[in-house]
Amino acid sequence: MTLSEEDYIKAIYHIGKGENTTVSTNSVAEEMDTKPSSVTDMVKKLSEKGLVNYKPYKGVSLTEHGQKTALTLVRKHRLWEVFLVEKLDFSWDEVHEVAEQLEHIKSEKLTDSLDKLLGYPEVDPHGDPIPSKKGEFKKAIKKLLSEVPIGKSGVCVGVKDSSAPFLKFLDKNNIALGDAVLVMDKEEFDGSLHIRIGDRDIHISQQIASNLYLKITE
Amino acid sequence: MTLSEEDYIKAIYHIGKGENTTVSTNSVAEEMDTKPSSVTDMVKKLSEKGLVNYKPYKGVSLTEHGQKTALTLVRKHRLWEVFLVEKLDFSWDEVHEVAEQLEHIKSEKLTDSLDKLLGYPEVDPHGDPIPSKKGEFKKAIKKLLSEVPIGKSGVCVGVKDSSAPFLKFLDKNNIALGDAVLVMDKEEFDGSLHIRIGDRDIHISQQIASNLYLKITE
DNA sequence: ACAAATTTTTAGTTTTGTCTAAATTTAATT
DNA sequence: AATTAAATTTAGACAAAACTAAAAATTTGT
Repeated sequence: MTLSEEDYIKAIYHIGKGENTTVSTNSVAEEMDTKPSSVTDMVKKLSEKGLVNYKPYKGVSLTEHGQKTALTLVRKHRLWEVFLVEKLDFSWDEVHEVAEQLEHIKSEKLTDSLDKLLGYPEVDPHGDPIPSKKGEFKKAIKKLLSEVPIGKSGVCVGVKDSSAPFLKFLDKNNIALGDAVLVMDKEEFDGSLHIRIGDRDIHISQQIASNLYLKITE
Repeated sequence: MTLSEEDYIKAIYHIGKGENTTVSTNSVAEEMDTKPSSVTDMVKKLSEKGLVNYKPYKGVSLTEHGQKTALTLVRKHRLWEVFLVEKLDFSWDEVHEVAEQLEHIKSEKLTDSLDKLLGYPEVDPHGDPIPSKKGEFKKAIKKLLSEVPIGKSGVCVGVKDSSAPFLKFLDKNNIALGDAVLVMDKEEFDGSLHIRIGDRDIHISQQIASNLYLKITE
């Protein structure tokens, strides 16, 4: 597999979780499924291009330019995800792979027109915020369902575990992004929950609840 | 520049003008702005993969598999062009470069959903036909406007006379490449035409009509 | 049909991204 | 502080795609 500069930038951004932190070459290698020595080589090149700051043995961070590049990629990725779900009837667990390809298309006009077509969405189908053209972010206040106190409610906006089995479980149990959730009760000894979702009451294990993100509404 | 297998397939297809002809390595090199020796190398590889037929010194042609690949690329390219014009307000002459990138996105579901979203269009914004999912399509027919029968429509794709006065005339009368034209009526004695272009009806002299090329769409 | 011109391929080199294995630097432990 | 362990880089090699220049096959012109 041959990886692009953009793939490296993205990995560095994601490991730093959007903060402008310094990350290790090892962690980048692991994230990208490649070898640390390959990362070192590429990082040198990116450094020469002014996209990252790099001091041998001291890790990598994105320059301002690099951050802009990363945010543009995130913006494009999430806009395409919205497009696929809203306009092409993809389900929210099918979009990632395709968006991964589409995010590399180079055309500012395309991105901006897409944004307009979609009505300037603020979040993607997974509940993650979409950076504006200028790269501004509204940070969503997200909590794991397992950490939401009894009586509080919110909107299901994302998952921590995005593996196919977990996504399938949610689908089977009719739990989807955008669903309103009310935490009704909690079993102290096993952490399982009683929740109201849509018009039905269901029981959720601690394991499930700790992989579902809610945006608290009340 | 590093070219993909798909780029080679596409070039071979285009040089053969859609017919399954044998083309020279030299012509492929010229089309792709690369060197004949590079073409030889790649063509060998494509041959091993069963995408082209290749005999040294005898030229290349697409296998059935290669043709399918080429048609899928054409289909995707033209569907994306329609999308860009219809949904994102791109103009006629801005779409090619972006579609050139989008055509490489791999997802059958994406292509088919896009087709559906666009209402299963039969031609792209340049009046070129869009292959069906099975790879079937009618060949584009280019005719002088003066030779288009009453009732037929097409897309304005070129001029025979490219003199300044003629181009000025077109501009003044708001006739541009990419415009859809419907031939409504024809005066027998002077060959002048009544046409519908965009949302207006206009009268065109025989002289003008015999210098404008249309690609027949229906 | 034969020599000249053209086309196409082959051989050898370059570039780019990757890998393995060895060397080096940094971090951890006692 | 010295030794060991872990992380990171360097050095050397490989694979893929491309290029240059030389060799070989084909085509053309007489």
